[in-house]
Amino acid sequence: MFGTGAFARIAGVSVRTLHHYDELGLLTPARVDERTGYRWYEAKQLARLNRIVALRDLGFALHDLPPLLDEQVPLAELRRLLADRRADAQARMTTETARLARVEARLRQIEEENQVGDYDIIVKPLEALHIAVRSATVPGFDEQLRVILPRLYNEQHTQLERLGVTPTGPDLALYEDSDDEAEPIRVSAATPIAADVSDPRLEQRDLPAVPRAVATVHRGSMSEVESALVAMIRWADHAGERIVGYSREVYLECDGPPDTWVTELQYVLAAPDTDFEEAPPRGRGDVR
Amino acid sequence: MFGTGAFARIAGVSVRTLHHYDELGLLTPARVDERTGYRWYEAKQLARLNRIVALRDLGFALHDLPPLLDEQVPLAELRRLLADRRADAQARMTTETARLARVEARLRQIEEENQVGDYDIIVKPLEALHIAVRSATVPGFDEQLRVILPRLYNEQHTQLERLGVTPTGPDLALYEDSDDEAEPIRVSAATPIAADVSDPRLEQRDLPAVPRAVATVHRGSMSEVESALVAMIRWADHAGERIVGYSREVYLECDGPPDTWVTELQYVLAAPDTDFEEAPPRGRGDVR
DNA sequence: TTGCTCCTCACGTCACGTGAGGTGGC
DNA sequence: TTGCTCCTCACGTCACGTGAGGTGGC
Repeated sequence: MFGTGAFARIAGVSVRTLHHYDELGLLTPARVDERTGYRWYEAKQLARLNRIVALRDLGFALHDLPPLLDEQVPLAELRRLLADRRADAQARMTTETARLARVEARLRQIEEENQVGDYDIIVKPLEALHIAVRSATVPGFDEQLRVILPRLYNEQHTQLERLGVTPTGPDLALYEDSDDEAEPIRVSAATPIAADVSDPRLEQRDLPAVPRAVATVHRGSMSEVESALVAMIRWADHAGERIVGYSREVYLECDGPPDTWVTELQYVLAAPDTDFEEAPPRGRGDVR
Repeated sequence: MFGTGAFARIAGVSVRTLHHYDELGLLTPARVDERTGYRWYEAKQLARLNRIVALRDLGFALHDLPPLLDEQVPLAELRRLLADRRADAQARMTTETARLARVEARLRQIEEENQVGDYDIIVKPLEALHIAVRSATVPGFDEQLRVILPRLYNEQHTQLERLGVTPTGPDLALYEDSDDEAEPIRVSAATPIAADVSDPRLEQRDLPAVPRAVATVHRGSMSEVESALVAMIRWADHAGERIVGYSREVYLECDGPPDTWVTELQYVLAAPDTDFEEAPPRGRGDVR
């Protein structure tokens, strides 16, 4: 028989852990002194304690252990349970890998530029949107664009008002450009609206939800947006992320003078690297 | 100005998260309606919220954020803080990598043998021990060993009693064998004693602490210990662990008939693989 | 009597999720 | 008046760590 301290030391767990497992009914001492409450463990109980510790270290929650300890769980079910643990571990690996890449991206950026970037770049999902659009084609990201875009929004808002349609969120611009610099850029002035407006005079589109996008907030005139875009592209490069979709600008604040404007810039990202995943991906609930 | 719901949706966080950051003073709404308590956020506050989210996603605790948000933290200190985040992320990667390997080892074992192993194998640290020893050399792990060992323990206990030295823990056996099967095995009967016994008639040794060892509990006669040892070696192979040290047997219970005996078997393990660690390892406090 | 081991509460951890119960403006 | 959005508590999470305050056997 071992006292609590001796048994804990042998097993490599804390006394508090033994108390906890006793409370949960996972490991009841072989004998408890009625008068003093002292717990006494038999040597063979170390086998059960080791089993608890082993399963815990595989990622099982303590409240899932009783059947695994007490019943003869069929092999097929055990296989399923282990596969779940594996999926969880892989999901955590994905999270940590991404986090590590982002930390190292920041460190590298400090080393290369010897300063802290002006932009905080985050990864987030984008909601699906139903939008009214007006598009145009421009040769490049230049002054011409900054003339055309306001005109498109003016026309858009006038028409929406005429049709009695209320926007459901801030305006945004969509840019679809190819990698070929000679190709022109297609720009769309978009206004989110409720999904049930069926009017042939209004060009509409469904933007699908995007599970992962890079985003940053730009403050000030759109003519100075370049540095924010460069920061995002460089960040993606450093963090091992790949930009795959067109970009968006969301006009969060554009009522006052241009230096008070607030815009969110977004690029769609490719799915993260998960090269250690041997099993097919499983449902993970939500993206956060 | 955005209401709580709209601001949360734009930022990709929950309303509860905004409340929480307000409580912590991390992000105070630009305006709070005195009468209703309604929170109103300005577009430019999204920049601060994004910064909070970005830092949180790097692994910072929320209570560490205020200086990073409000003060101009010197570049050198920021570098240190980021290096700490990196070390944490790497430590979690190490943990998860090991966990994943263990889960996959179990799954592979089920697939290969189509049954659940009899032994629960765990990884744990071993404490440093000061021991009294009596050694012998035997040609192999055979019957001869099981005759010699009890004799060594008998002599040991008799002498300890004569010297008035009390054991501080259960007896253990140490096996030092080379990879060459032709070489004989050195076996030592050891009894843990307090460190301050200085008597030339008693051969003593200090066993250093071992950060990581595999261990399993064997129940029954030592003549059937083979299968437990095989299970441990196979497990190490599957889990990507490498056995580097000699083995130990700890006699937790050996008073009654042999089939009631309880022994813990231990092998010393090599340090874990951490191939993603670019930086030198940092102090991690404890091993658990 | 002094150490040593053990005991039982009971709060704290971390960043929110999740109701419960209620109010203000269209 | 009915929806919708928003509010404030306040408990729950997970596996223990960490005192506080006290007792039993050598």
